[in-house]
Amino acid sequence: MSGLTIGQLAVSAGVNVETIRFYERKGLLKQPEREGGRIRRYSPEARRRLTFIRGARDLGFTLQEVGELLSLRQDPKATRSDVRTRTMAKLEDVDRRIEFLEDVRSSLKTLLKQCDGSGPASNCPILDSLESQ
Amino acid sequence: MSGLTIGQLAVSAGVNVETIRFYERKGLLKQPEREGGRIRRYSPEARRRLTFIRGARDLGFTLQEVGELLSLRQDPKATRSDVRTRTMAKLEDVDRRIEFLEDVRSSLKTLLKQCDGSGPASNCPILDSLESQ
DNA sequence: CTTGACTCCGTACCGCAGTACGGACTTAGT
DNA sequence: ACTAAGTCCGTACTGCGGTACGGAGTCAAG
Repeated sequence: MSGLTIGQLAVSAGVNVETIRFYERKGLLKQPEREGGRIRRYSPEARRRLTFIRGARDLGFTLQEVGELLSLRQDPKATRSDVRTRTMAKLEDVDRRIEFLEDVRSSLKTLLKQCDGSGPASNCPILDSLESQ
Repeated sequence: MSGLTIGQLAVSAGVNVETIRFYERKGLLKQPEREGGRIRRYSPEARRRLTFIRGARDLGFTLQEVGELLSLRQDPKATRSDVRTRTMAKLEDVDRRIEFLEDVRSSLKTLLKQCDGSGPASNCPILDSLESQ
């Protein structure tokens, strides 16, 4: 009788019901209490946990990594330095991805400079330069 | 007797044999001539085509988009402006992705600033702020 | 005459993060 | 009494870009 149903939790967190069940299967969300042994009922803590998962995921952590962060949160021996380490690793990861995309961007810009856009696609400088690496 | 075998082409382009067969199934590479109706033999043109695919893919074009670029290359009615349009769209796409990652980066940096790394993970400001969105 | 390297083919599998489906059940409202 | 909405569960499917597997055939060298 108390706590959110899966549908209510889904609306309140802005995710699909299926996604919640999926996170449960993955072990990211704990098995909730069940009303009459059947209907999942979620505590405020479960809601915070789901918010956490989405927040971390939005920051580019994989679900695997989210699981590790959740473990840190539970583990009394874990330190803030452990959390920092993981956050910094993710930051470096994001930096590498940005760097890569910036290389791609500059290549695309170079290609665009080589072509004024007039004439047939045959012998188009963009297509031609893709062909000869 | 003439032309590269699939293995030779794979080495020369730095891809797996399986990848070449995969591209053929996807319609990105044409069915090559076959020696004795059996063994694939690749022309220099096929090699250029494969180089093109890898080059475009490295620039962030999906295989679907690569297929469209290849069609443009063949189509006598296609114009360089068509190619430019697609290239610019991809550039914008890359720009959006960079922008998104930069937002993520700044969020991660903000988190790191909030935590000096000392103390237990419980009540860690990083974990706590992920929890309360 | 066997071994190894290469090729052929279809099919299955991988990681990632979900989404969809379908049949069964309960509960509330009309 | 009936219907609709919500929930349950397991399983399958999605998109992306490949990678792996296994059995069969062919060819050259030792």
